[in-house]
Amino acid sequence: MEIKDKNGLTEREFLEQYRPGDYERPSVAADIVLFTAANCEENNYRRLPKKTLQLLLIRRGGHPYLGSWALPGGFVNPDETTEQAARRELTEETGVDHIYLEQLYTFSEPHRDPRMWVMSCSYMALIDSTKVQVEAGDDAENAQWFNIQLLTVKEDVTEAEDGFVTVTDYLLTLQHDEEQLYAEIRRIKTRNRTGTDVQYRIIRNVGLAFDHAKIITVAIERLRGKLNYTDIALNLMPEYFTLTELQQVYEIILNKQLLKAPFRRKYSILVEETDKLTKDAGHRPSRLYRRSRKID
Amino acid sequence: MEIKDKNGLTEREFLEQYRPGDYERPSVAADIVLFTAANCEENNYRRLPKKTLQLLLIRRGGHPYLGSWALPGGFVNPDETTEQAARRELTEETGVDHIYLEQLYTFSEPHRDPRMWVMSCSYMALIDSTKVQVEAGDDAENAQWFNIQLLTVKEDVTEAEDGFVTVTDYLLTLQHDEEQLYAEIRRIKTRNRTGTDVQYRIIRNVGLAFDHAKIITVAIERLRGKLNYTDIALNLMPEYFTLTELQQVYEIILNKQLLKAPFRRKYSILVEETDKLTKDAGHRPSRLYRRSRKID
DNA sequence: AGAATAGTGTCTTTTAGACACTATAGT
DNA sequence: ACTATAGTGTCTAAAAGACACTATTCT
Repeated sequence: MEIKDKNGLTEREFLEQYRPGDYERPSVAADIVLFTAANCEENNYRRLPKKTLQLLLIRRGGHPYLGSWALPGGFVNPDETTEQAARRELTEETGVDHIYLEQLYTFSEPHRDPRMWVMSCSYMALIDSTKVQVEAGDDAENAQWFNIQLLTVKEDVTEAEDGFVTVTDYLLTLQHDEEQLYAEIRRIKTRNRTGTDVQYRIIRNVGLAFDHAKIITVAIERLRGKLNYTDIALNLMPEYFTLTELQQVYEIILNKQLLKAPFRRKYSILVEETDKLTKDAGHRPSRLYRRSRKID
Repeated sequence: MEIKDKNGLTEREFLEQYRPGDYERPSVAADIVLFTAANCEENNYRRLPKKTLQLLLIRRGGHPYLGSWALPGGFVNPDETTEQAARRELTEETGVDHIYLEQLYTFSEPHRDPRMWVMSCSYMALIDSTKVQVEAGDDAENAQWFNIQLLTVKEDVTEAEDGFVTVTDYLLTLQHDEEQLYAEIRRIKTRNRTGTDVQYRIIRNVGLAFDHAKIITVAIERLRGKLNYTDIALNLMPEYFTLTELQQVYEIILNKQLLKAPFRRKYSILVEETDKLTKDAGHRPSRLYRRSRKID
């Protein structure tokens, strides 16, 4: 460590005299796409309640995008990682803590915030809906769970310059009481002999702030992709749950029905049987499972 | 858009009067983990040359980490995305352009750079080795391709607090001519009934700058994971290649031998047959393939 | 001729998909 | 008894793994 640089300084000396230049720096925000899976009410005592996928949004109280809905989040401080910032903001804004959090993507389009240069290091978070009554913050009104759906409304494959371009149009809908938000996001995948490229573009946007419609879309795609080969969905389940409930969660995320027997065969390795059963269900009771402690 | 905030300003008025606060901001760097797959020399005219996985590193010419080797990269400017910055830096430092690039992870440990607060938005890049003679930059000496290997030297699973902790010790070795770098990286995966967490820690580090050993490890893990279910490896191949060469690339990345027949069945859908053949090989010629234009 | 790789056939095992059947608490 | 869900058995089809065999060019 006694190497000297061209100015004859050791590393220690260099660091002591070092002064950061005054070039422009971005603000970096940690934004969180927080999902949960909640039960809809069911009036038939026999029927199982349906599940919905829900997303937490915060109503903006100031410009820009005043009145629109935004992902929870905030700026990162010098003494914390982006992940710590995400957890801190989530606790401040919603009271929830110790939840599943995974870095999603860092968005850095130059004018994604009209005020100034802001990058968003975004996280996907999952929480079990029973842990989430905690909405007694100051902003009870301003933090709300929205039912969320991402539908593919059109998919076009066209031949072009030595390859194919796949254009997928998504319709993102969010709904809470009377509030109805939606956005159209276009995913453009270009594939030719030299490579593959994917871009997202917001085509239409009603009620969502910034580029958050894009971030949410990327999060849902990631969540869908990971269902197949990880146990990520267990982070949406309470401690004890039935395999049918787990299957319902898969179904609302993937937006399609799955067959019972193969589902159980494939995913029962993620869980451990307990000796508990549901009761008062209006039909045959069901065994309760919990996340397995093992598994790779 | 005529909504007014609590100060009676419209969004336009607000943006006109808006002045960013003077809180501290991080510098954001785009760092690139650029891999290629090169042929080793082979003295037996009949034998096929072996492949090695290679990584591009730049020798640091100033403090900190003077003389150590670092990933190519540099700071992001306000008028570009992190991806554009990555491409720009790569072109400046190595002359290569139009290559496969994928965002890897944003590293933000507070003191990862001893000078100041710097986040690294890191990218994984892949290039075919025939496109890479371009090393005629000013720093011909300072940019070098290293043979790279990531070995698992130890894996321990221990039972702990309602779950299991899996500790994996990796040995990362990099070698170019006489230059030999290595690092030990520990991956700690904690799994219990409430979730899963993965952390990386640099245990030992000889010759690599900053936390770059960690970034490289994450990149190799990602590359390995994606081999199975994407065509990402094709980005390491020249325009025409044999299936055996493709298999060799899979093998050096995964660090294990694969069976020929199943490999061909599984991955031949990624490529298109051509009518070209290898020749002068000292043995039966082999059909050349190229990346398919279709495929999802 | 012999070396070295190219390329295919086929058997087994595993996994996924489809569907039907039996089981059971609660009203 | 009937409803609605719980849970299992089994057939088929597809994919993965293992291995052996044949084919071909160059020296």
